Order: sequence, then C-alpha cells, then structure tokens
Amino acid sequence: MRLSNYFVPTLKEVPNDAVVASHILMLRSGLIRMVGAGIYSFLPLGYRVIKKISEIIREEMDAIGGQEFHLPALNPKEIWEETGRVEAFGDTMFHIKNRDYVLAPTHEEIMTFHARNVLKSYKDMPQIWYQIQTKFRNEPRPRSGVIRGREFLMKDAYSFDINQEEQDKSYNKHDSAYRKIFDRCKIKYFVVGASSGAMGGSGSEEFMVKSDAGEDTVAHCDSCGYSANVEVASSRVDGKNRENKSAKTKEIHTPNVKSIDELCQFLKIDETQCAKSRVYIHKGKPVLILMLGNEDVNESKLEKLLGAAVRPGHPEELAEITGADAGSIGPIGFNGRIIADNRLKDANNLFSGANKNDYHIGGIDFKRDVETLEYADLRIVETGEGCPNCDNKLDVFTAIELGHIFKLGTKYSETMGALYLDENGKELPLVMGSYGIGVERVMACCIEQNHDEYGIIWDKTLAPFDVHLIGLNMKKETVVEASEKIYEDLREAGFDVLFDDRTNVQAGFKFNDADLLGMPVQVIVGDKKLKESATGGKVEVKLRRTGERFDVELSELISKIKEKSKNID
RNA sequence: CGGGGCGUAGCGUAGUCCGGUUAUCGCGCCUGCUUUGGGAGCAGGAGGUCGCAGGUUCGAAUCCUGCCGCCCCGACCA
Repeated sequence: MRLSNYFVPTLKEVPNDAVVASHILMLRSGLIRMVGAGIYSFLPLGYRVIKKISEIIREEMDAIGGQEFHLPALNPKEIWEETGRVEAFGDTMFHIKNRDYVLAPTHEEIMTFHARNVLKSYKDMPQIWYQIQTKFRNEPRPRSGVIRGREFLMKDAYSFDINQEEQDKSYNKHDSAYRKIFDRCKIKYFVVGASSGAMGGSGSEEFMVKSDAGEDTVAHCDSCGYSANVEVASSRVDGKNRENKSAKTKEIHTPNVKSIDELCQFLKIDETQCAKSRVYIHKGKPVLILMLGNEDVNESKLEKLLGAAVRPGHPEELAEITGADAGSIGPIGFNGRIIADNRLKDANNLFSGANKNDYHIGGIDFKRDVETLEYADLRIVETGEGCPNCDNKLDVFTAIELGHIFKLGTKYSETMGALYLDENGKELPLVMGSYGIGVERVMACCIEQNHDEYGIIWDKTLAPFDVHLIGLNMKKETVVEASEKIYEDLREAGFDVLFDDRTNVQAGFKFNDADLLGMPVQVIVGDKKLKESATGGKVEVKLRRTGERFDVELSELISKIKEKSKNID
C-alpha cells in the first residue's frame, strides 16, 4: 500500500479527549476516529488489525468445532421478553423508537431461538455456535476510547450440550481456545477464576489484562497464579491477638471524636486497638459490622454472606437505631445482628463507640461483652498481603476484562423452551455455555502493552503491515527506482508492505510517522547509502521494538528481513 | 444519575474574570520557489454559525437563562 494515497490521518499532537495510552495512540496513528461518545469508526489501517484479530479468533474457534453465524443486531423485542431480559437490562439496552425492536447487547436469546425446535435429539449435540459482530449497550459512561463503548465488536460463542458433564467439556475447549487466542496475540493476561460459591458450582473465568485503564480490581499472585476479583478475594493477614488480661470496660468521654483517626489521636492508641462500626440495612433490618482499625467493609462480600443487597444506613436511621451518630456507634448495647471481620476474632481490650454521642468504650472483650457475635471475612484485600494459597504476597491492581467464559446452565433453554429428547425419550433442557471476547479490547490491550514514547510497537501477528518501507527523498530518481523495486520484491516475497512514497514529506516526518504507526520492520531507502556499495547499494533496516538498525546490501535484503522477521515476537 | 472540567478553523490553543474596530498564535491545508537521513525555509493564500437557542446592551466569544456535546472522578456494568 502506498502511503501517498492511503487514508492514514496521523496526528502530531495529542487529542484533547484522549487520556489512556491506547486511545491516544489509536487516534494519533490514524487507526480510529470518534463519531460520538463510545462510538468509533475504524479507519483502513485500524480495520486491518481488527481483521487480523478476528481471523485468529476464527481459526481457534473453528479448531474446537465452532460454527460461525451471522446474526441480526436488530432483534424483535418479544424474543427478549421471553427471558425477561428487557427488564433485566433496563436502560443498558437500546430500544428502537419507531418499531418494537431492540439492538442486541448480546445474543443468548437469538442463539437459543435457533436452537429450539431444531436441536431435538441428544444425537445433535454438542454444538458450538459463534459470531463476531457488533453489540450495542447504552453504557452510562463510555470511557478509555474503544475499551468501553456503546457499540463494540465482540466474538460471542454459545455451546449446547445434553448435560453438565458434556457442558464441562465444551467449557474446557473454550478455556484452551481462549488461551491460544491470547497467546497468539502476544498478550500478557491472567485468568480470574469462578467467584466462589454463590450459584452452586457453576463456573466462570475472566481473562484479564493488567492496566490502569481497567475497570475491574483484582488481586493476583505472581508465584502461584491465584487471581480473584477484590469483591471476593481473600488474603492471609494476622488477626488482632487476644491479650492475656482483659481490662474492665470503661466509658470514655470523647468530645468531637468522629473517626478512628481522631479516636487514636485523642486516646494515644494504635488503630489496631479499635473496632470500627458500620451499620448496614439488610432486608429492612440493621446489621452492625465491625472492622479492625480503619479498614473498609467489602460490601460485595457482605452481600454474599447475607444473601441479599445491603445499603449503608442513613444518618437519621443510625441515630434511631443506635441512639448515636456515625462516630460513636459500637457493639455494646447494639440491638441487632453483629458481624465482625475475622481479624477481630475473639479480640479483647478494644475501643469502640458507646452508642452515645461523644462517648466511646474501652476494654471491650468480644468473648465476654458481646453476645451472639458472628465472624466473617469482610475485608478488602490490599497489595502486599499474603496470598491465601502460597507463601508469596498479593498484588492488587486494576485490569481490563478481555474475555469471559461462563457456564449458563439451563436458564435460557428452560425459559425459551429449548428442549431435546435423551436416549430414553425424556424431554430435557439443553445445557448451555456462553463465551465472549472483546475484539477491540484485544487491540487496545496490545497497544497498552506495546508502545513507547514514539508510538505503537506492533507484533508481527497483529501489525497492519509487515514492513514499513520509507523512500526518503522521492524526488531523487535513484531513490524512487530503488524503493519501487524493493516494494515489488518484498511484496513478491509475501510481505505486506506499507510504502511511504510521499514526495512532499521530510525525512524526519517519515521516520516519526513510521515509529508512530509501529510496523515491526522499517526499510529506509536513502540516496547516500544507495551509493555506498559498488555492488548495487545498501539500505538501512530498523527494527521497531529494539530500535536496532543495520545496513543491508540490496541483494540480501529479502533474506535478511525474512531472518529478522522470524525473531520478532 | 451526583461531583468537577471543557466547548473559539481539521488538530492544539490565546482572548472570557473586567463587553468596545477586522477574533490570537502554532501545526496542518492550497500556490510558487528553495530544501530532502530525524516532525524544513521564504513569499503569498484559503479556512470561523466563537457548541445551540433566547435574553441584557448602542455594542456580546466575553454578562444572564435554558439546552446540547465531550472528558475526568464516582454510582452502574447482562
């Protein structure tokens, strides 16, 4: 492709609206343009990358027996009403104004629609169906460029099996296919396992990439591979040890002391001597949560423990329930369920609120003074804490969810009546799985992981072109002749070549564009080096990732690039 | 949806507080000449509903009201 007539609008300056590296670089290198919030066009160069990623996904999906569909984005609303998901999605689903259609945010319903009445016999299974298409979600806040959009490209697959055991096989096939896909894309990812417990062993794995642009917070152990969303992650932390002697409880006047910090300062004590109180409302009833020191309550864990949603109590409620305002609440005399974090297990000599404004109580012994006290893990895991599975320490960071594989069970087959007959002629619901990959996120993550101050550094598997050929001074006939010939030869040798044949652009401009666009190999054709050799001339080859440059005789160029390309990974 | 910021040429911006001729500058774009291995030089030129609507005023990019859009933080996220 000749750059002189190729639509690659590069930007020298950083666009105002972009913040994260991948977004900035995708705009600057002319891969994408924004059309509206969370709505992007892929320009020719960017679309070449999308096609390469899609092709890798396609190959690996086909390899596990996947069959590619092309499904409508425009769906009759009534199909979605069968599963009650019009309501479940709520405002996240786009609705068409002048007909009863919705824009599909995912395709469980449509795939199940095709499966029912057609997959009738146990002999028809297993089936793996997939598509690589645009999804629509009315995200309240699109962000980070292509990473969270209102319209986005997704590979989603659905498996249909006769029972859970067979479903596990389909699930495992996807698990290995996903690892191959992300490995081939050279992405450094990790897998976050099933969020333990809640829905009876039904499995789920998220394929995550560490990134500041991410929206999930996860705890990860480098040495054993333990990974979990902080909503469920646990860690090894020491509890407050029970002291030999329990002091007597005493009420202490603590005027204007509202926070743990203030309490510690006022009493000259360490925060590990304090039990912090938070009151939550669960099913209309108050629950007192006690945390060691100044630790925050992990509301996700709390909800999982209680089995239903919780909310912090309003200030007026607190006064009514405890007789005190937020800064002076404690377990002694609290009327209701009390749950303490495991770190406070059987602790004594604690300070906490007195349920009386401007008073705290010291010398609290949980075993002696608090009846019906429950314990649970209610902490939010932090970096540096011990991994629950090995001797190492956890790292806590934000991450981008690239893919998700999920055991659906029979939720959709039952509500939509997708039933088959087993060997005994018994009618049973199909057991389903659902498996997604955000295609644009793969692209964004690659850029997040592979760029420098000058631009993108593509790996050869996803690079829009293999070689970026630069004719330095395209007004000199020697340069034109030589670069045109190299262009032909490289293409004949099977390389995709982006040829900067622009006549009106300075050398420095071309170099910088080449670094910005990030093809793995640059071939630089200049007048000087062409003249340097008696045997036909030399050109310079530069490897984008390492910055390594070297001169090559024209006659050896193809073989040299082939050799170097092998090593570029 | 809450909090904050922004909206002036394709991009990046000055001017806005304190209203006053023809709206600033850089990049990019067009023409010509020169230049050509690290984002060129000179000369000339085109390009603007100052986000939109209404209001105040002799006069509005600037003040007031309403709306729209975009970004960031939070809430939300099958």
